[in-house]
Amino acid sequence: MLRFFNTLSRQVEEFHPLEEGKVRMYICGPTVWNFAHIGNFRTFVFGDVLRRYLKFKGYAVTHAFNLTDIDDRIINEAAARNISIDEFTAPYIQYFWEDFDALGNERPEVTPRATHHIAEMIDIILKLLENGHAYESDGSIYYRITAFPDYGKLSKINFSGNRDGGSERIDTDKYDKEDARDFALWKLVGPEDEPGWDAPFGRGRPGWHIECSAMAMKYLGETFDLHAGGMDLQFPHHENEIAQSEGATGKQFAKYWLHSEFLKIDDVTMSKSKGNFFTFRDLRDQGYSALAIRYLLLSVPTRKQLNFTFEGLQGAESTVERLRSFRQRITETKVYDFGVNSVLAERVEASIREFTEAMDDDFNTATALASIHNLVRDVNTGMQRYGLLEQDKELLLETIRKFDSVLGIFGTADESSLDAEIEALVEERQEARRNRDFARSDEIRDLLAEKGIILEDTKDGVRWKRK
RNA sequence: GGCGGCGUAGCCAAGUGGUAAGGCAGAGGUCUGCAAAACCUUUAUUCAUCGGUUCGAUUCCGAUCGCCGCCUCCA
Repeated sequence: MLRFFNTLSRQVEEFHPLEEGKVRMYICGPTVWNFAHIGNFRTFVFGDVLRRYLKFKGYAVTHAFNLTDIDDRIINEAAARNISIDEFTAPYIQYFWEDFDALGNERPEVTPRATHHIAEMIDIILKLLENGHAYESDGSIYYRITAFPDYGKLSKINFSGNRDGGSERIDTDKYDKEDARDFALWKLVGPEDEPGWDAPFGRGRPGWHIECSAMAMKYLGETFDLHAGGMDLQFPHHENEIAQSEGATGKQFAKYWLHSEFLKIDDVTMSKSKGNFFTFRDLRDQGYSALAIRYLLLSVPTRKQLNFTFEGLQGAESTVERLRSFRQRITETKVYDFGVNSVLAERVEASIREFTEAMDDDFNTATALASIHNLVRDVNTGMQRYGLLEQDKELLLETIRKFDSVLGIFGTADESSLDAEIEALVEERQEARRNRDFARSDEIRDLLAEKGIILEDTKDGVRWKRK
């Protein structure tokens, strides 16, 4: 039974999708400007595992993941270069998907763009104007928070305790708003301002939050199951999404909310404004592998802050390599007999059970990973002592595939085809070893090492892997 | 000031009212021509500190110290 902490109710709840067997989920993706830092990718990698795990549990998943391309920085830069928003964002979107793919994420089913959904945003704003949840002021449209008593239910912010005092009369000259908490749905722009979009209530640009309401409801329905994202979006972005959507439809927006915690570096939150961030590309340039980065991001449950260290990343590199070696060893180990080892079968079953229980328990990836490590150790021990039977091998490879269909940390299997030149060297080395010419043998091993081939002598013969 | 979170071995950390998962690093060993890989053993009498509740607390309660985040600006 899948249970997780629902940010909305602030308690652990059993997961029951609105429609039997189907899950509709939404995640707020990045602003496609510059590169997302690795902390953002923690949210996206978690979203991918969330989606994969729901599929693992047998649900049909529709996952919408938006790319935000309405942002003052984007608009200003595009205008400065005299190109369209699409032209400006195209390379950034491409970079983003490259990184997203490289980290082993599966593409979401729907990946809408904000600028392509202006009409849907306008529709929502019209509804809100009609039913009194929004008002016009100086040509711009604002959300009327006093008309939505549930405001604050997600972030549980007590506005009366705020520093500036929520009950104080607001300086209307400064805000042009009925209430300081009210936020813009549509910002008036002049005819000379590009870009701007025409709407029944005037030419302007959408506010900061309306896009996600529009796209989520368009692709997932007015009420859907899961909305996830980073903690930094909980307030005000997600709170405002709820206000807009539920204000417009009168129906619940998302049933469950999940928020990923921050990535810290040296015990300080990693963020662009602090300048203490790494992008995925920074880490790749330093020689770290995508698999290790993914492993590191998953090594701590998403509900907890993760303290990023290079020592930890280096450790993840070793760990991932050990897992990959495990799979390769099973693949290449010679099988001596048919049949199945019942002890092993039970051990595997227990491991899958532990894995599932861990993931069911608020997506505890740390414990899920531990169940894999424990299995690896036990199988290594058993294999060394007793070897493998034909069906054991199939069972183990199938089990790895199962785990990896959720986590994606094993990577693709190495192609076991050596090119002819390398193969000849390996054979020559074997010949030298048979003749106890170890000088020549080591010389060849060094030669291959230079080519990035690492040899391991086993009782089944030579095993090799690429560095 | 309001709200929320965290403090567990050298590092990253899971976890529970009944005596501390897992990974990395370290040490010793098995195996090997030597390596590598793998495996085995080992590394916290203790979970920030001080009290309280309890037969028993790291786990619950209170206080203290330290750290992080959000609070109608900045998605």
